Amino acid sequence: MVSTTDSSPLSELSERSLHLFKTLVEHFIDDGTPVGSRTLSKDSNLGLSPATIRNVMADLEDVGLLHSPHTSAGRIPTAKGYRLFVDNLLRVNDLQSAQVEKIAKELTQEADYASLMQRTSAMLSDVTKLAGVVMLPRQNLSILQHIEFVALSANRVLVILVVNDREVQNRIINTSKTFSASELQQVSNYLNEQFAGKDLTQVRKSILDELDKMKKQVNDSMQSAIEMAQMAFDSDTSKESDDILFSGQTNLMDVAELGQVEKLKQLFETFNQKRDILHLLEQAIHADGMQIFIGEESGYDVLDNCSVVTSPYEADGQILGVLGVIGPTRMHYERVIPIVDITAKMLGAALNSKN
Amino acid sequence: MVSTTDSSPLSELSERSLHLFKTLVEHFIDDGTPVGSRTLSKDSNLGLSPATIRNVMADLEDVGLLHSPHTSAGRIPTAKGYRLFVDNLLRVNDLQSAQVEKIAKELTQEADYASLMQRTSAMLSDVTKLAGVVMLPRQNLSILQHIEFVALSANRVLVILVVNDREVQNRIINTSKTFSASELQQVSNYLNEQFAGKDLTQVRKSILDELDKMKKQVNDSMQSAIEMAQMAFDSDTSKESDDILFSGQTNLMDVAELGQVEKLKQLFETFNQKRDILHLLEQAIHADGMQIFIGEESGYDVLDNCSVVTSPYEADGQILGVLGVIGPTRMHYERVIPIVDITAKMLGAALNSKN
DNA sequence: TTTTGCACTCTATAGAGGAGAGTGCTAAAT
DNA sequence: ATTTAGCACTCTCCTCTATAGAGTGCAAAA
Repeated sequence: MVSTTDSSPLSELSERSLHLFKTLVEHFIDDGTPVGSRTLSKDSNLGLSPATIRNVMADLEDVGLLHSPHTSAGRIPTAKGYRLFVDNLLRVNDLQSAQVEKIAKELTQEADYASLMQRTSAMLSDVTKLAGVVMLPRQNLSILQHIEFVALSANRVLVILVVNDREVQNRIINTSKTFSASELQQVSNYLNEQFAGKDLTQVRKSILDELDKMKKQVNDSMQSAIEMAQMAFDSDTSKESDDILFSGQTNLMDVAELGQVEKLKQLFETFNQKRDILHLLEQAIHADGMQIFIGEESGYDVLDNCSVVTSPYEADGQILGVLGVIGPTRMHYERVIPIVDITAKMLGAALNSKN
Repeated sequence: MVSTTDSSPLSELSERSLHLFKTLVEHFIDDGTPVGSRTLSKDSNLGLSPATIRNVMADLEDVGLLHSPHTSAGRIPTAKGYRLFVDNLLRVNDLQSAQVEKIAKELTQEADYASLMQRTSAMLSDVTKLAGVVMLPRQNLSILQHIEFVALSANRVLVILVVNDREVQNRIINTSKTFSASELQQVSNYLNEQFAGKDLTQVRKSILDELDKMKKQVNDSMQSAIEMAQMAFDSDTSKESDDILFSGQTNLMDVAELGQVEKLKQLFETFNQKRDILHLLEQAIHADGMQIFIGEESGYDVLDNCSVVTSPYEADGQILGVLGVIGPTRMHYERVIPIVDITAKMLGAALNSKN
């Protein structure tokens, strides 16, 4: 857990207040209704009367940890309250071995990059009953492993790019000239020899240079081959940020806090557009270790009443992406946090073992 | 439009009744509230008093075309009513050229199979403001065009299969032996020579035969190569039914008829599980031409209050799949139908032009 | 410092009543 | 033989009111 710089509530408040606060938050997370003094009195096992509890609650409200929906309702935690709870009071559950096994089972199956991520996301949502999310960060360093051309029809060529050891990209290009299978083979042989193991941007640059150099020397056929190679590596935008995977959004429909259809719609559209959540996850990737965004903290309206629990995953000592869970602020952090944590670690391990 | 075998309502009912019925359905589709005699009297421009209209409406209810939510509400069409309306009374709109252009623009961009389908689905939902769906039927005839092996690490080989002229499949296999790049090249050369242009199931069978035949003759290296080839073509289940694409589900959240969150959740889960809708679309592919499933007709509970408008798309005279739109029963058929129709045609054309 | 007692506030729920929409039927009008 | 007007009736929806219940805050007692 990250400790906040603002430790005032911790030092200001008595042990007893904090205990009561913790009990209140736990109770609220369990049943979602505002907690009153009477309930808390029973729940806390301190043998204090509701009146005493009321005084404490008033104090907690003063320092901004609690808040009352209206005069005669109980109290619920504020975002600041959740923060304190998560950072300082939360005792995280041990994972049941059944769950660990389930996670392991999903992540240790041999599969290509994309489906592994998809599976991870689905598993997260299934285990937590919330929405799972996995980000594959835009690789600014893309190492070309292999390139291959396949003729589809007269002027159409399928380019297959294997990048970063496991990612496969396809694109179709229209060529000015018709290439024979053996010509295509030649070109790909040449490119593989020349550029395998190099970075894509670098490859692109080299090809441009090459094109200039050769322009006069070589024959037409060779020249159009180089042009084709250029097209093959052109516009890396083809795979435009399809790099967030969601699962289990429908789980959020059960959450009472998000009951209004309008609110839900906004949230779902955010999932589809991916923009806001992408930004959030990009923040998370730069923090080391687990991150928890609580309610308004995230800065995105749509995520009001939502918390996002994330953890980066890494292989070979390098951070590859972020994964996590999106759910109501009132979620079972003590369950969710270790799940996200271990998933990140096991995904990293799964990716490691492949090299 | 398909004509129903049960033509009784058509022959039983007077011209006037049908006109009134049509007006009522149109009115209801427009504003979604049950239509009363008074409203219909004004709307129909027949100069008839509400009382007369009431008599007609009672008749229409008797034959099962209308239905009243309760005693003192107006009337709304039944599924049977929609059926009659769609099959016999509906006059379909001409498409605005702007819309046609928009559709054309999306479908004529050069792209691989998967992203073309994705774009089509997104476009359908955008233009209709409903949910778009495109099915790529499980190809029982998969023609191998090209196969390629790329070594990833010691015992892991990436297999790239180009099938049916434009579809690319990747899978990773674990080999018992470590292959060098040139060995892999040899194997793929051999397989391409031998099997390009053949059907996948056939290829699989041939390889098995080959394996038996060669078992004794060839050296170890060659044998493990064949084993690898076998793995490459094994278990076509890897791409397990990822062959429906949805877009714009959130559009359905606006639909008043589906207002209850519970209902919506079911529907969304159907989208995710794809099963029911897959079945429905499989029916649609065997019908020739446009199909419209109205409300309960579909036989799937989740699609109560929903209609599904589909059309198969074909290229080279062969049906390739089905696409369509899912929305509330009360949808603007006169707009949606031509959109689905032309989209299917243009998608077919786009696929045609690629060969 | 804690508890008791009490007045007060706010919500949620149920019921009553009335307005509005629409029907079906009967009898009159065309 | 249709069509229309008149009318009683039904049902929903909204508003208003009353009430029970939960919970608070404060003052005074323990």
